[in-house]
This record gives sequence, structure tokens and C-alpha cells, in this order.
Amino acid sequence: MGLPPIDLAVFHEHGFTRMQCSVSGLWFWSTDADRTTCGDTTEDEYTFIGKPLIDGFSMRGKELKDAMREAFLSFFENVSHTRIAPYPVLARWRDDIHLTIASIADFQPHVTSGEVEPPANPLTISQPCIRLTDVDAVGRSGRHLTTFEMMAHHTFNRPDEGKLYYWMEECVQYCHQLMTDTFGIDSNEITYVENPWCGGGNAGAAVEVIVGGLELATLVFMNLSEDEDGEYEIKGDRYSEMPLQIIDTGYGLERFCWAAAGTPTIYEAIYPETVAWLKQLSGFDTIASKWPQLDLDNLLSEMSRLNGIMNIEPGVDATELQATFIRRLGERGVEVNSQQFTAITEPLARIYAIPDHLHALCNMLGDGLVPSNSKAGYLARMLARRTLRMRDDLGLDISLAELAAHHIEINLAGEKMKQTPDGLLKILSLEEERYIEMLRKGQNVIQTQLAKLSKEALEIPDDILFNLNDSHGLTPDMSVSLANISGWKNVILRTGFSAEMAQRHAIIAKAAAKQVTNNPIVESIPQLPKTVPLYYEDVQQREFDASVLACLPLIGEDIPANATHGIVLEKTCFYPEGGGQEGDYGMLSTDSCNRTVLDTRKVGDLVVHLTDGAFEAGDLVHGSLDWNRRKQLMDHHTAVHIVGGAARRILGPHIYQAGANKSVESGRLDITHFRRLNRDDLDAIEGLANEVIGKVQRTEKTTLNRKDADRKYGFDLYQGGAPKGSDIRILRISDHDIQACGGTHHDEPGQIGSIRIIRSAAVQDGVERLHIVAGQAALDFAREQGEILRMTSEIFAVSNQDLPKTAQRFFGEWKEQRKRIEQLEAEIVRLRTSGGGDATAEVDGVRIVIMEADGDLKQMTKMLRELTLDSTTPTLAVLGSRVGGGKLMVAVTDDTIASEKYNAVEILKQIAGHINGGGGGRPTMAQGGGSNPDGLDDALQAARDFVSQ
RNA sequence: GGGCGUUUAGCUCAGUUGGAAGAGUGCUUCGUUUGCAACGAAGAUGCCGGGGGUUCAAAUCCCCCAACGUCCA
Repeated sequence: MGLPPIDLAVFHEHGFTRMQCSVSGLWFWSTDADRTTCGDTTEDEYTFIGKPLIDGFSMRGKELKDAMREAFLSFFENVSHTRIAPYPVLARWRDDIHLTIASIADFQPHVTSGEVEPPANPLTISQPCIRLTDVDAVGRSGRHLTTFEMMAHHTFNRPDEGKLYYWMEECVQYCHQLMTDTFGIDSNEITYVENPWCGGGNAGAAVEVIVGGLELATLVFMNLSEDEDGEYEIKGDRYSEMPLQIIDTGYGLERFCWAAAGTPTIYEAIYPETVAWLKQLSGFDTIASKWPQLDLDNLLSEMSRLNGIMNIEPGVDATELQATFIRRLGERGVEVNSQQFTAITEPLARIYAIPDHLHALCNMLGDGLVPSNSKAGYLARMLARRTLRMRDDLGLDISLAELAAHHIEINLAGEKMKQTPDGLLKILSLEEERYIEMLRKGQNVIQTQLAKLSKEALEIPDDILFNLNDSHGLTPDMSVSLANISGWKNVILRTGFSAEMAQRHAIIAKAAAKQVTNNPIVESIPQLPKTVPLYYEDVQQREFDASVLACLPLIGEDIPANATHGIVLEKTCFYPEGGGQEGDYGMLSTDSCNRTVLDTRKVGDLVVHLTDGAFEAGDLVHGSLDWNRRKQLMDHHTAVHIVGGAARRILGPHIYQAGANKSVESGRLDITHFRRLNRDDLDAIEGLANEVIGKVQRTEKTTLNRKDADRKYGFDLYQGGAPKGSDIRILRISDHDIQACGGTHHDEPGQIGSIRIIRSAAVQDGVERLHIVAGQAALDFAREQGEILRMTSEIFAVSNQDLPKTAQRFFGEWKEQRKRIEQLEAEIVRLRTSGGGDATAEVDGVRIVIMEADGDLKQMTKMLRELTLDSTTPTLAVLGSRVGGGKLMVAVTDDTIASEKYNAVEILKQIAGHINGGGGGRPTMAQGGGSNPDGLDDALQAARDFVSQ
């Protein structure tokens, strides 16, 4: 069955009645008995443009947002909600999304699953969000944004445990009170639309709050989870009730601001200064003044009213949309032609989108994101490039960094950012440099790829446009304008091409979406109590006794050679592979048998020892660790933390761990940084890291619940990725580095001895990999380096200090001598070919040289050149050599009677048979080889016979 | 994580069906001019990213690796 109607006392108290929308078919509540639509359909225009629906907010921009947010949060504080500070826009506590897309995202999956307590209950928050799915519509639709604040009140009820804070009735009551009392909205303007919500495996009843044609808020009552036997059916899937009942609301801060301002678009309500500034910089007014009879203000306000019903979504056909727009404007007495419409709306769309993109960029970079060519960093790069393109389209002579500096001053004044303003601007100017470089390279690529295309062509072939976009970052319209500049003056972009390309990308993405699942190592996970870890309590413990709970045959290919069984014990001090630290090795033994532990893994909550033989369940075993291995792994793991802290201190607050691995040989740490590191950077980090080893006496290991950990240390804790459970293990190395980490670490950093950063390498753009050795591995490394130096200096018979100088001298001499050899070879060729003698004859004015030579094809090529390059002596030359199965070359002097008379390829084919070979080339130059060097004499004789015919 | 592209002289880049490694710029020398990023002549500069393979022959075709770029998740 579906969900029951939402019939609440609050509706009846305020005179609302339930009816069905004539357009969408959805049920809604309204005080207006004549209403036929729910308010958010293609029949419902915006009614607030020029006539604000919310009173008492006469300010604009940041000031308006601040006032609106405060009004919202304090309203809910007054009705016993706790105000929570916003989370970062980079969702580092999650591994399924890069960006915070909604306020509820702050609490997923750990709180919404019921595993972790919420930071407060009920709570209210205004969460900055970024959504890039609708990026194409930003600036065009009048309402789309990539970044916005979602104001919310959340409640997490557990009716089973008697914890029921409030549900639908109170929720809607609060909402209605906020709308009518705090914001003074007339009840007649409000419709509450019943529209069930589902997503991410959860679902529930939901109410959309529509005011003046604009959806201002959504109230979701999430109390269902996906269950194929469930009793509720929503949008094709079945659900059943879950123990946690969550109120998830979302109130669009910017939309409230817009409704209070009544400006033609949302952008003018929240970014008025930037819009005005960009209009002035781009000379927008001069565009409109070209048509004095056009009433620009009237046109724009009619357009924005229409925006409400035009359904401008990404991917709709632009041409068709424009035609509809012009027709409907005409119906309202606004006459505008296509040319005028484009001339006005195109620049305006960019002027509107730029501050939005800048805001999103500043939010992302402000949280410490580094632009990259993949993952979250790519999203920042994409926004930066879109902004730069729009800037170029507007013809603005201003850098991206300057735009951002202005934006920060006007729209982000006083906001706390993790990244420094200088760091942020530096990153943006580097991004602009890359963009300029991309365009410069693009110009070359265009010229190369279009070389075969007629300069009169009207279109660039589709496959070339696709390729330019995918491989070189040139969007179709950029390609076309670059082609126009480069001489293909008539090419234009086919209409609908961009949509086609997006569609093609979607198909490719769908095909590539196949998930790779990691191979299981055991057939099935037995129901056993969680293995008790001994390796946290005492990291030095190397021996223990425990009883065998299960002995499982190992399957799959992802296991070490010789490993046959997985042993589960009730407790262990073997650390299972995790957090980038490899598993422990060692021994499990009883009185009668010894088994080698070849690796240790975690399967669910069980630690599985991968051994080379079986035990019986119930056996009492003695475990002993390969301590040298463990000690080395701990050296590397603790060292990686120390180096990470050092890198952050030296390079800046944007340094974040992007991955790590700790093996016996070395540790690897991937860090986010906006440029390649050089040896000086590495030396500085290495120096600081070793200083920390000397200074910090003890590391501090604590376990906090998630709620307290977040509050105490913030989200920088989760450098190693999104943590799973509700308890967070925290490793604190003084104030140098504090991280959530499940690995094993030294109690005293001094036990590491020393840390060396061997080298850095690029993993991807924006991510640098540091290779680290510590402890014994550092000593081994130093010894090995010394050995290499010793062996090398022995070869040169010089001291280590003289090695670079000596190597340089030898290399230089080698190059010089090689050159000298080439010169001498050429001299030999000259001597051999200038003498005449038996090999030379003359037939009908053509010098004939047929002789055997030494050397390979390359050397013979030189001789041939000597022989045939001089056009005053027309020559036919046939050379043969016994090298490598026999080689033959035939050449004639170009553009002479020699080349008229003889065809080098023909001669070669005639004689090559004698050496069992073949070959080819051009009429003036042919070469070939064979497998019978003894036939060379016959081949050359055949050439002589051919000539003398 | 997946796809595509690039790697050739100090720099920026051409190089067609595999068959004699190029241009522009910079550099050196000489000349002409010295007011423009002046002009003329001559010259030097290449492990054609690395490693395998196919072939008589590979900058070119195939495989692997690396660096860089780019689009999509």
C-alpha cells in the first residue's frame, strides 16, 4: 500500500483544506478554496517578483542572508532546538560523496543508521551545501545555484525506546508558525503539498512548502527503509518502518532571501554588489542601449515571472526554449526578437553565474581543497574553468584571483576559512595559468586536427569536436571560436551538439558504472563473537594464548602462496591489515604442531590468521608475533603521521592525507598540494619530522565516541578516510598531528630512531606521494645508498665527492667521441667513394657505382648520400653489405637523368632474391635485406648485368 | 576508479601509406645596420620519454612502464 494522507490538526486549525492538483495530481492543502493547482507547476507563475512576500528584510546580499539565517535559527532555538555549527562543504566523514549536498548529509550514514548519537536532539543548523548537478542551469533559470545554505531542523526519534521528541504535527506547526509569524507570510500564499520522498534506501512522507510559486522548504518524515517484504510501496520500491524516525527538513536560505527581496532573479537578492560590478565591467548597459525602444526592466521582470513556469532544467534544448520564451513574452506585450534576446540573456546569464561559482569555489578551497584532475579536486577545477570561460566570454580584463578577492571581501567577509586568503588566491592564479596553457595548446591542436579540413568548411566533424573536448579540455564552443581565429572563418557549432555530447558521456558513464567487488577469502563468515584485539592495549605484546573458535578453508586468489586456512581466535595480538598498515606475520602453535601465520586480515568483526595449515576448533594455541616486522610497520606508521603533520606545518593548511600505505620496506603518504615538491621542500619536512621525534616524549592514544571526537577535534581527524563505527580511536602526537587511526603506534616517538623522506612522486595532479623510510629501514636505506655510491665510484676510480663531476666529464666525452666517430665514418665514406676504380663506371651520362660496403643500413645510408646528393654528377649507386643476413641499398640522384633512367625500387627487387630478401622504398631510394649473405656477390653482379643491358 | 590524448633540437612545435630526422625561435661566427622583437649569410645543437616485440627496415605498427595533460565518475 501507499502512504496514508497527511491529515494534521494544524491544517484544520488554520483553515486549510485538502485538494488535488489539476496539473500534477498531487494532494495539497490550501486556505484558498478556488485554487486548482498545488503552486509549483507550469501553471503557477512567481507572484513575488517586485512584490516581496516576506516583510522586514529590506537589506540585500550578505547582510540579508545573515539576518535571514539568524531569524531562522533563533526561532528554532526558542522552541528548544540546539543550534549546531555548520559542517564543512567537503564531506570528509563520508566515502560516498565528495561534497555536502544537504544538511542531513552531516549525519549520514552514522547517525541516520542509529549507530551514533546526534550532536544534539532536536537540532537546528544552516548548512552550506554544494550541488553541481544543475551547474548548466545556473545563471539561466533565475533560481539555480551551485552553492546554497540549507537551513534545517532535525529530530531523531526512537519510539521503541520512548524517545519521541516530535513528529509531523509539531513539525508542520513549527514550520507554519515560522512562515506566518516570523516572516509574516499570508496563509493564503502558502500551499503544503504531499509528495512522498525516497532516496538512498530510505523513504517517508514529505510535505513541500510552496509560497508564491516557489518551493521554500521541504519537510521529510523519514521512517521507512528499503525492504522487499515491506508493506509500503513508494515509487516502485517496497519499504518497511525502521526503529529510527527522522525529521529531515530543508529550508532554502537563498530562496527565503529572494522571496523577501522580490528581485528579478535570486542572484540579485544574494549577490547584488557583484552583479552590479560585473554589469559595469562588462558594459552591459551599452548592449541594451542599442535598442532604445526596448523596455529592459519590463522585459527582465516579465522574464523572471516566466522563469517560474518555464522549467529550465539542464539539458533542455536551448533553441526551442528561446523560441517558447519569445512567444510567451509576446503574449504579454513584450516584443523582442531572437537577436535581442540572445544579446541580453547570454551576458546576463554569465554575470549571474560568476558570483555563484566564485562562492562555491571559495567555499571549497576555503575548506582546504586542492584542485586536481580527479575526484573532489576536479570539481573545483571545473568550476574555476567555467568561471574563466564566462569571464572571457564577457570580455572582462580581470584575473580569477582578483574576482575571488573581490568576492571574499563582499560576500565572505569575516567567514572562518581553513585555507588562508593568500593560499586561496595563489591556488586560483595557478589554476588560471593552467587554463591559459590549455587554451594555448588547444590552438595548436586545432590547427593540427583541422589541417585536412577546408578553410571554407561550415562545421567541424563531430568526432573531432568530441576528441577536442575529451582529450584536450576544449568545449565545442571554445573549439569553434579557436577555429574561427585560426582561419576556418565559417565554421559554426551545430545546434544541439552540446546536448548530444552530454548524452554520449552519460552512456559511457553508465557502461563504466560496473562496480568492482573485492574477492572474499572465506566461503562464509561464521556467527562468532567479535575478536578481542590485544594490540591496542599493549603494542609491545608479542606472545599470547588463545583458543581456536573456527578454522576456515581459504578461497579465492587474493591470499598469500601456501596459505590454506583462516584461523579465528577469541583474542589476538596479530594486527589485521587495515588503515594502510599491512597485517602481522608470526606463528600459531600447539604442543603437537606449528603453523606459520602468513598474513592477518579482518573479515567483518573477526580477525582471521592466514596459516599454512589447519587447527581444530577448541585447540588452545600459543601465538607469537614476527616482532621485527611489526616493529618496522609501527616505525613506518607512526612516521607517516609525523611526516603528515610536518607537511601541513610547512606547506599549508590544505595538506590532507589522500592515501597511505605502510609496508616493511617503506611508508607511503599521499598528500594534497597544488604544485610539485622539490628536494628543498622534502628536506624541510624531513627536518621538522625528525625534530618532532626528538621533542615529543609520548604519543597519546584515546578512544572517544563519534559525537565527542567531532566536537573536540573537528573533521581533520578523518585524514585516513571515513571511519566506520561509533567509537573513534585517536592518536595524538602532541599538537603536531591528531588523527583518527586504527593502526598500531609507538608509545614513544623516539623509538622510531630517524625518518628519511626518500623521494616524492606525483600520484595525480594535486596529490603528491612521499616515500618514507624509518627505523631499521632508514638505516638499510642509507647503507644501500652508500653501497651504490661505493660501487659506482669504484668503477670510475674516484672518491664519492668527485662522482658527479667525473660522471659529467665521462658523459660529455662519450658524446663528443661518438660525434667524432661519425665524422670519421663520413670521411671513410668520402675516401671510398671518391676514388673511382673498379666499382665505378659510366653508362649514358650516368655514373654507376656498384660495390660492397661495411656496416649496417645506417652507415650505408651515409655513403649513398655522399654518392647521390650532388646533382651535377647524376649517379646510380648500389651498395651491399653482409651484416645481419645481408643488406642492399639502391639510390639515384634526384631530378637528373639518373632518376629518369633508373628506378631504385625496381633494381632492388630484381637483385634482392640472391640474398633471400625483400625490401622497398621510393623510386630514388630503396633498401632491403635478406637472410643469405653469401649471395651478395651474385646480387651485385645482377645489378651490373641489369645496368649493362 | 574508467576513457582519451601528448612525449621529437635549449624553447614552441611539424613529421603523410614504415623507407635519407625537420620548421620557427634561441645560440655561435661573419657581414650589413645600429630607432622599432631590424636584415643577410654560414654553423653547431637529437639515446624521436624508457623497455620489449613485429619487420630486410620503426620517430612511425603492437605490448608493457613512466611523466604530463584532459574528460567522465
